[in-house]
Amino acid sequence: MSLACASCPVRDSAACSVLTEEEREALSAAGRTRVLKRGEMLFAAGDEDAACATLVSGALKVSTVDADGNENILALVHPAGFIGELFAPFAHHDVTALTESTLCTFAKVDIQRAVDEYPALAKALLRRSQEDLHATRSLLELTAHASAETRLASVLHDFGQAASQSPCHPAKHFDLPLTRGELANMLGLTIETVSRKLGELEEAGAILRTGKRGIELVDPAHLQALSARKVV
Amino acid sequence: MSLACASCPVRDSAACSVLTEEEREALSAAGRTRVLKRGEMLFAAGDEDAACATLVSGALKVSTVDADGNENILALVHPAGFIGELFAPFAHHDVTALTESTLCTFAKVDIQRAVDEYPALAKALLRRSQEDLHATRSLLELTAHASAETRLASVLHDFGQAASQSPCHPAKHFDLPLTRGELANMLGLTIETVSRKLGELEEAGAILRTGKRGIELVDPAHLQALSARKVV
DNA sequence: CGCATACTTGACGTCATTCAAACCGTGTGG
DNA sequence: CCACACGGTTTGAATGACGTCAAGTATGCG
Repeated sequence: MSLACASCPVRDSAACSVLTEEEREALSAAGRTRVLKRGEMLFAAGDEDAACATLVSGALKVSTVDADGNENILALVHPAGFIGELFAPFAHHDVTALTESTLCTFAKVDIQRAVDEYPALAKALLRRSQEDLHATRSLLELTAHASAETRLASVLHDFGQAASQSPCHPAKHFDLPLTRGELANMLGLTIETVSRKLGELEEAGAILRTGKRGIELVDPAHLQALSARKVV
Repeated sequence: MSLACASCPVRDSAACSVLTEEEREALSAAGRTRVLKRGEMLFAAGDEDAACATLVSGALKVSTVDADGNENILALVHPAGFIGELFAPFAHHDVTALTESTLCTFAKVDIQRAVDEYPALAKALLRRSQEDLHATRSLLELTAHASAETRLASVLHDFGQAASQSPCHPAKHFDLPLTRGELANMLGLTIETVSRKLGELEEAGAILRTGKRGIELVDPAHLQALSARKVV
């Protein structure tokens, strides 16, 4: 299946948006769109021919499994995000779909060639990489020094922002893309702690849980206040 | 003071190593070397005109201070490392010298121009950025899921590697570039816990503390075994 | 010599984990 | 249609690892 850049929802925000029409067309000839169902992997740690990809819709997680077989979620990927370690001989992490996701995939060599051929693409990928770095450091700051309650409040606030169209106000209602277990894992907590703290946040009137995954932000300001609070 | 690329100790490993002699010379004309003493900052979070730099020798820390004034160390920078957020209008983090450090600094605009002019530089910076991302994710994995003992063992092991010339064997003896407080902060622990766990590692015969900062790796295999161990 | 700064050590408290059991929505088969 | 099993989730009680508070010990500098 060939790529349909013309109707691509992230055509103006993905890395390839910096290319000219012609360049984009040439690149798209090398790629193919792919749909992953929840739980399907784009590639696994250790894969030598790990693909590169731009996420068009859905959500992915980046994770490792440690020596004892425990998963370890390191990052989430949102639409327009780019996945791919261009300079590593093999993938360091697993990349898995959290929800049904459509991607625009490329063989690593094709992206490497494109980076050499289109300097603007290299610059765009550099920008994305620095944004990823910043996001990872924010999560690091959270897990290293914040209380369980703060970690949850912060992540809920972020999800609200991500689910919203407008950058200023978070969406009032959204579905968590993660199970409790995944949420706990990503924040360095346990399922039980996540469940309890969500209960407390609901108790306090900050949020409302609807069904398993639904979250309503009743008092975003309260969440934001908690996010800002350090661990005592 | 102008740059002395010819005798630069990281001339073959820093980002600028991908440039031709001529290009490098042109770039060096825009930069200047700078020496920071321990505690001096290259720039602070919020600075609009934050410099970019390649670290020539010494060590830096990347940190934030949260709403309550607590420092939060997010990363270390080793020689040949590159510092600079090319696409952010202002710096997100503080960058401070841990030891006396010499850097090769550039105005942000000059690096931006160089990135546009020399595609190889953009590619080199992309590579460094992805390496930084990987390092940050490793630290995230550590702080999110590992016990205090494992965090310390892992970081000691890493410091041993960094202090060594050969990539296969760690240095047997080195000085910590961080105070106990900085070490604790970076690992999401307290000074007391770090001190205690170091004591236990010494007790167990894995390391030997000499003076305040000196560390001798008596049993690197023991450290490595601990590093691999998950939090139960 | 004396103060400052960093580090170590101990006693105690707390927050998150662990272990265990119950709950709930969903799909399956009788 | 109901019984039942199963994955994800919630809730409770007890444990434990790390944090907090508070002394006490180097090490270095004026």
